Amino acid sequence: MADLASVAKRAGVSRATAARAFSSPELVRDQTREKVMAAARELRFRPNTVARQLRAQATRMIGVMVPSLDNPVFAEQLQAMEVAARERGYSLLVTTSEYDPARESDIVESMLRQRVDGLVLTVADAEQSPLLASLRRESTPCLLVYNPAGTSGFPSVGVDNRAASEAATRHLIDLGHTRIGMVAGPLLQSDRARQRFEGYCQAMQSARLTPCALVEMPRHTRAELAPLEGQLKSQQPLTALIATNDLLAISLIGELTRAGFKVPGDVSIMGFDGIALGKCLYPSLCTIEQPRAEIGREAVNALLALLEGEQHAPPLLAYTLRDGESVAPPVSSSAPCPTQRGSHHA
Amino acid sequence: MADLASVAKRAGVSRATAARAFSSPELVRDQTREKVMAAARELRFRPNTVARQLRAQATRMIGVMVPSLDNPVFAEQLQAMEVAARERGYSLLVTTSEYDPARESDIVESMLRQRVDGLVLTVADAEQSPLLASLRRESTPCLLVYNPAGTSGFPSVGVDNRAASEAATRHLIDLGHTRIGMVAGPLLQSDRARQRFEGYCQAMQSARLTPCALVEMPRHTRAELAPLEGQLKSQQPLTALIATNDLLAISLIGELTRAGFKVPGDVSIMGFDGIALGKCLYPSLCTIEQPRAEIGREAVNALLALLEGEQHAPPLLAYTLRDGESVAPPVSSSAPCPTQRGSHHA
DNA sequence: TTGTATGCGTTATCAC
DNA sequence: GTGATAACGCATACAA
Repeated sequence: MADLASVAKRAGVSRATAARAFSSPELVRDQTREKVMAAARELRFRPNTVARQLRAQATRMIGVMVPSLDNPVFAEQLQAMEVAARERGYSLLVTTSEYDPARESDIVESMLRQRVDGLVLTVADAEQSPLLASLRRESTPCLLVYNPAGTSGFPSVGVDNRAASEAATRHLIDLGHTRIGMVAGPLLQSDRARQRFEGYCQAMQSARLTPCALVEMPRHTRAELAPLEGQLKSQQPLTALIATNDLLAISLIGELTRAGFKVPGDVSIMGFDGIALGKCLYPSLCTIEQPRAEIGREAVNALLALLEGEQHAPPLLAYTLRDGESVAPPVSSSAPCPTQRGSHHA
Repeated sequence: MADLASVAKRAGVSRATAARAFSSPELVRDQTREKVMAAARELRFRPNTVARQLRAQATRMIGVMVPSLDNPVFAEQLQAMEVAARERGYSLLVTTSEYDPARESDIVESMLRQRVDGLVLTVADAEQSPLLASLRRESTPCLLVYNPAGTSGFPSVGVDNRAASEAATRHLIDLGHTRIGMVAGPLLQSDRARQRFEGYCQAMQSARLTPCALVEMPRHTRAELAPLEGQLKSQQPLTALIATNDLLAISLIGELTRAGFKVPGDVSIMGFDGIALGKCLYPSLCTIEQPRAEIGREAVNALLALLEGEQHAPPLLAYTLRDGESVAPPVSSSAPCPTQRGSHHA
C-alpha cells in the first residue's frame, strides 16, 4: 500500500509536508494541500494508523474485558461504549474472560502489550483479584465496570448493588411478602452477587424477617427448579424470589410456570439488571434496572478523563426499580382465593 | 516503558540478541537467554505489539462490524468469535453500525487504516452495499456473516435463510395452519429479512395457500399489536405468525398474551435465530435455530484460511428447527370458542 | 509555509 | 551464536 513518501514524491513536496496535509491541514497552504490530496487519491493512499500509534506513543484504543457477551447486560453496556468511544475517536479492543482468572490475566497482558491507552474491566471479584493487584503497579489507566469500587483502588462505574438489592427486597416486603428467597449463580463467584445478597439480608433484618440461605444455581444464566423444591413445597412456601440477574429471573419464571406455579399468583419473581427484553415479556419482569447504556458511556467518559489527567472519580449511578407483572402482593394465606388471584395489580 | 534496547544493554547483549530471546528463543544460548529474561523482568519489560505490527506489516487483528450488540444473535456470535480468535492469537476490533450505511463506511475505513488483517462484516444489505462494492477493490480479506453470499462477491458464513424460512412455514402448515402471517422489522432493510419472506411465500404457495402481506413493525426488536389488529380480529383471523427474529417473536408473545390472546391456543408464534433465551421462556420459543457460536467460529476459521491464501469457501451451515411451546396445531375453526376474549388490548 | 533529519520499538538480513 | 544495521510509516523539532 502506498505510503506518505510516495504521495509526497508524486505531489512534488517533502514527506513532512505531505504528513502535515493530513494531520495538521491548517499548517499547509491550500494549494499545496490540494496537490497532496490529489496525489493521495491517485495512489489510493490510506494513512497507516499503526505507524502513527508507534510514533505518537498512543493508540487511541481502549481495551475492554467483560465476563461474557452471552449476557445482554454486558452486550448492552458494550454497545453504548462503542458508540461513545467512536464519537471521541477511540476504538475498542474487546475480550471475554468467562470469569476465568487465568484468562483475565492473559487478556490484560496482551492488551498492555498492544499499548491500549486505557482499560475498562469487569472482573469476577475485584477484592480478590491478583490481576488488579498487579495492575496497580502499571501506569495504564484502568476503570472497573459493575464491580464495586471497594478496596481495589480503581475507580468504578456502576450502581450501589447493596442498596439496590435492599430496595428490591423492601419492595417485596412492602407488598406484604414475608417469605422471600434469593437465587444466585454458581459459587457466589462475583462480588456483586455477594453484595446483592447482603442488601437482601439487610432489608429482611430491618423488617424483622428471617433471610433465607442463598439458593445457588448450577449456571448463572439459567435457573432450575430442583434446588428450590424444598422451599416451594414446604408448609410455609416462599412467596417471592429475587434473582441476582435478569436471565436467571426470566428462566425461573419459565420453569415455575411450566411446573404449574402461577407467577406472580403463587410466587413473585424479581430480577436484577434491567435488560431490555424484560419489558417485552409477559409477565413483564419486575427488576432493578441498572442504566446499562449510561454505564457504558460513563465508563468511556471517565476513562478518557483519566487519560487527560483529570481526577474525575465517576459517581455511583442511579438504579431504578422497574415495576413489572412478575410481582404482586402475596395471596393472603388467611383468605385462600378460589379461582382467581390478583388479576392485575400495580 | 522499557524497550528492548534497554533490556539488551542491561543484559550486556545486542538488541538483536535480546529480540531473539523473545521471538526465537531456540536461536539463542540458554545462558544468554536467561540473562536477557532476567534483565527484562527487572526492567518490567513488555514487548510493544504496535512496533511489531509495524515491522511485520501484519497486526493479527480482525475488524468486526455488527449492526448492534443489543440483539443477542450478534452478541452470541461475537462471543464465539472472540474465543476462537484468541485461541489463534488474534484480537478483535469491534464496532457497531446500527444498520447505518454511512457509519458502515466510516467504520471500515478506520479499520483499514488500522491495518486489520481481515474484516468480518454483517451489513444491512449485501446486494445494495456501496461499501462492499468499494471493498472489492481492496486487498484486505473480507468475510460476510449472516448476509447471504449472493452477488456481493464475498464469501459468507451463515445458513440458507430462504430454505430455513420455508421449513419454518412448512412446519406450521404441517400442523394444520392455513392462515399464517409474517412479521418483520422496519423497512425490510435487511437482505436476510427479505429472503426469509421469500421462503415463507414459497412454502405457502407450494401448499396452495395465499401468503399474506408482510407486516412491518416500527422497530426491529420489539413488536406492537397495532399493525396486526386487522389480521387478528377479522372473520378469518390468522392462526400463526412467523417473526423474522426471535426478539420480535418473544415480544409478540408478550403483547399478545397481555392482550388476552392465548399463545399457542389462539395463535402460534414462531421465531427465527435461536437465541439462547428462547429455550428458557414459557412458552418456550419455537424457532429456526442458527448455530450462532458455530457461525462465529467458522467466520474466524474461514477468514484465517483466506489470510493464508487458501480458497476455503465456507459452506452453508445447518439450521435446526427447534420445537417449542409457542406453537401448536390450530384450534379447529369449526369449533368457535365461546368464552372469548379480546376484552382489552388496543 | 516548507524542507531536513531523527526517532518511535521491533525484526530481518547480513556479516562475523 | 551474536552483533551491526536498515527498514516498517509517520510526525515533529528545528532550520530555512
